[in-house]
Amino acid sequence: MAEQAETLRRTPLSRDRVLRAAVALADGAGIESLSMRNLAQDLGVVPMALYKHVANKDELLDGMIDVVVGEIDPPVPDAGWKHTIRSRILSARQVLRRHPWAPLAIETRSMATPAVLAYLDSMVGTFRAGGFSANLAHHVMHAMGSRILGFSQELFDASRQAGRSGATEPEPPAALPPEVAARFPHLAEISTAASHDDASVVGQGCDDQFEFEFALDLLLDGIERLQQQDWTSSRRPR
Amino acid sequence: MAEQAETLRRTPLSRDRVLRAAVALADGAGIESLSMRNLAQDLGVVPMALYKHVANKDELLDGMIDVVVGEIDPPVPDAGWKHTIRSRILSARQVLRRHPWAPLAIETRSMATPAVLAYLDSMVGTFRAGGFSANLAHHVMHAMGSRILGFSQELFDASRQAGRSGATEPEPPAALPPEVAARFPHLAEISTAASHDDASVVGQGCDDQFEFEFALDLLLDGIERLQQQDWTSSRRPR
DNA sequence: AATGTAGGTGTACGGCGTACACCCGTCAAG
DNA sequence: CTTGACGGGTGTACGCCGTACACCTACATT
Repeated sequence: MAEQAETLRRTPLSRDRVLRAAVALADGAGIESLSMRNLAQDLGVVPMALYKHVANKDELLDGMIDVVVGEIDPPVPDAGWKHTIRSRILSARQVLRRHPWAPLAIETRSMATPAVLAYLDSMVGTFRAGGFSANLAHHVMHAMGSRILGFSQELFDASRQAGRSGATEPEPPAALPPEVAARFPHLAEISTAASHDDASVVGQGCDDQFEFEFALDLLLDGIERLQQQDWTSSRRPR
Repeated sequence: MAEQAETLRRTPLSRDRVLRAAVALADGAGIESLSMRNLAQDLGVVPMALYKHVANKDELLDGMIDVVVGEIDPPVPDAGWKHTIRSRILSARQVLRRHPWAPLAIETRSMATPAVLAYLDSMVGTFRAGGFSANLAHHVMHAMGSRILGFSQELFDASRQAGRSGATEPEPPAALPPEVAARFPHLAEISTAASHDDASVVGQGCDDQFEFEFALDLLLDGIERLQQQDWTSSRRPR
């Protein structure tokens, strides 16, 4: 085994290898175990060696985000803006499902990385090509917020939990414990109200994918309506 | 001044005093300078003293969130669901503007605190009282996501930045630097496309409040439409 | 006066990010 | 063939963090 480590160590480090190892570590063990020391150990190297390839931990995280964003599918050609946007966002969502730490990391970064900017730019391009005014496209991008990257934080979110402590089991939905249900009757009520009728879902845990698409389509439909009536913020009511 | 510290120290610590001091520290110096040690110093006390009032730092953060959530206005009585929800959310937004670290803290917590649950429960109650089915209310809550608490992370967000390093100046919008604008033409285009016509805003930085309300109303209008047509997920297209 | 207890103290440990000096292999110029 | 620069891995050390654990002290209760 020492030999194996030896062999691995001979492959020289590189920024790319560091970033990939960091993503793998975060995927496998959770973002909270991503320390420079752990990462170095995974690479069979001493912690300070990493600093020859990334300036510091912040830059490491930026690089990891770029790796993830790079996995999002390119836009489908020759389709209407609505379909293009929708399927790209759903692709982004698939990517983030493979890297559950990423939403939190993206939110935490203060400024967008170049890869994120490129992605956003291309999304705006799709809207513009679909006939959106620059003004409407601006507001629409704001309205989409993080959803345009395939996630939206949920407040009572299990996937976020997963993002933290590594790839443990999906876990039974863990419906709210009875004493909580008693104190918050409305929450209790709606928590069981999403049995998507077809009882394909085992527990009464709700279908994340459905909820995501529900919200996404709510927005896209509203946006379509605005665009069809040439909405612009300079004509806003008040 | 030693005397002053002395006097302050005589006022005995309490969970409440600890939480308030923590909120004040985060407000004033940014969430990243909220350490048990700094907080203890502010209170004129030794770090370990805090642990007699909060179990650990996570519980401290939970308590801080509860303080913030407690500042949100109660629901306005005798109004339609739409107005009630809308104004409550805008109130939450005002609160969060006073505590720019809070969104990040809330997102970071793994499970909702009792105060957050109570708030959510009351929001669901408003929908139900407005004639929403439990099913629709469920999906609607998901669709609102963090927006129901008055924030939505923006990806290219300045307020989030502010949340980190304390209450520095609002800063001129820092429109994207030219070399960035060149690489991302669509972003450059829309970044200047939100001059809300009335040139009350100095720079071409966009009006956060407007963008928030734009997205909020987009959702609320879509939701209203669904409710009027008795939408339910068991009848969904596919 | 004796005793329990709530709450502030002091010391210490292990982990973190990373500054800084070092050292060693490769390779170009003399 | 020597030499010297330099890219990249190493070792040590510093200052921060959260917090376990033993202690001590002042007051309330009996």
